[in-house]
Amino acid sequence: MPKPDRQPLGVDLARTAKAATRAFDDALAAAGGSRPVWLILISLKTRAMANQRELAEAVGIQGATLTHHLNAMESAGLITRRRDPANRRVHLVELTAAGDTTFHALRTAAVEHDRRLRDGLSDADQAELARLLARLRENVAPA
Amino acid sequence: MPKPDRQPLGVDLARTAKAATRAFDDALAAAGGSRPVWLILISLKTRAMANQRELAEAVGIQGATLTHHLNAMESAGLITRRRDPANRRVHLVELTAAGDTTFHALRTAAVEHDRRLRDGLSDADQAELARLLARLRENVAPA
DNA sequence: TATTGTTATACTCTATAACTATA
DNA sequence: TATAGTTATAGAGTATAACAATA
Repeated sequence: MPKPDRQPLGVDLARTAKAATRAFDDALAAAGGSRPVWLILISLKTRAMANQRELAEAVGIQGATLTHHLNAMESAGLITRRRDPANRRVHLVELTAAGDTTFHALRTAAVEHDRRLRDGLSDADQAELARLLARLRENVAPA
Repeated sequence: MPKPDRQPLGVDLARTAKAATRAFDDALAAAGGSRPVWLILISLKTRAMANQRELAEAVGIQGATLTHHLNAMESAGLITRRRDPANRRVHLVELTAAGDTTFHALRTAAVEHDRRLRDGLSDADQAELARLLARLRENVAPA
């Protein structure tokens, strides 16, 4: 039996990611945010970060790139930054009330996006997909 | 039995796509190209496009964005553009010898990337993953 | 008028290098 | 000297709007 003629996996993954990313970005934009802002907000909400380096790593960007986004978020009134009295090199990033409101709006959009994405997938399908995606991440992880 | 506590699918997908995209972009850069250049070259190689609008659609970008990349590719000597005598509005895009060489170099890099990505996945796993990804694309496809 | 493609312009995300402040 | 973060600068990719050429 010949192997089925299939698209390269990378092509399939890239096409899927592009489509899903665009849909998600549109949903976040409609809710008044963006992907990096969402990732930063959710990181700030769910875990207390010791410093910005950790935050940048959680979001998957460089420190200077994080500063860039934090500047915009501070201008927009979503966060405040103040020095840690215990170690004045560290800048403590905190959500304002507006930041919290934006977080909830973006979360709603994200939940809706996820519901749409999962539509028609059984629990078993979802578990299998999560397993396979994790495997792909291992495969491309830098040595 | 409680539902297993799982990451939102969108988060998993986005993380996987980011990691895989980065690895792929690095591989293409090392081979002297980039993702849009690769997508354009493979589209030109595999199918004769009637016009640039079709080419842009195949690559998943806007016409003006395609022009931007074609300009760079023409400057780099990878392609030539000339008007179609039959319909002088249409610009025929053709690969040069250098474009062909670059195509083969990028294809080698892409094949190697895909081999790495698929490492440890059975044929059944790959087919299942392709099926699930196709489903996700349908789910986010604009109505 | 409609179609094909280009030009002009700008925005977002990202990154590296050099710098400041603090320890 | 080392660490935390910012500033300055740049580059890639993308997009929209206005335009030119052709039918």
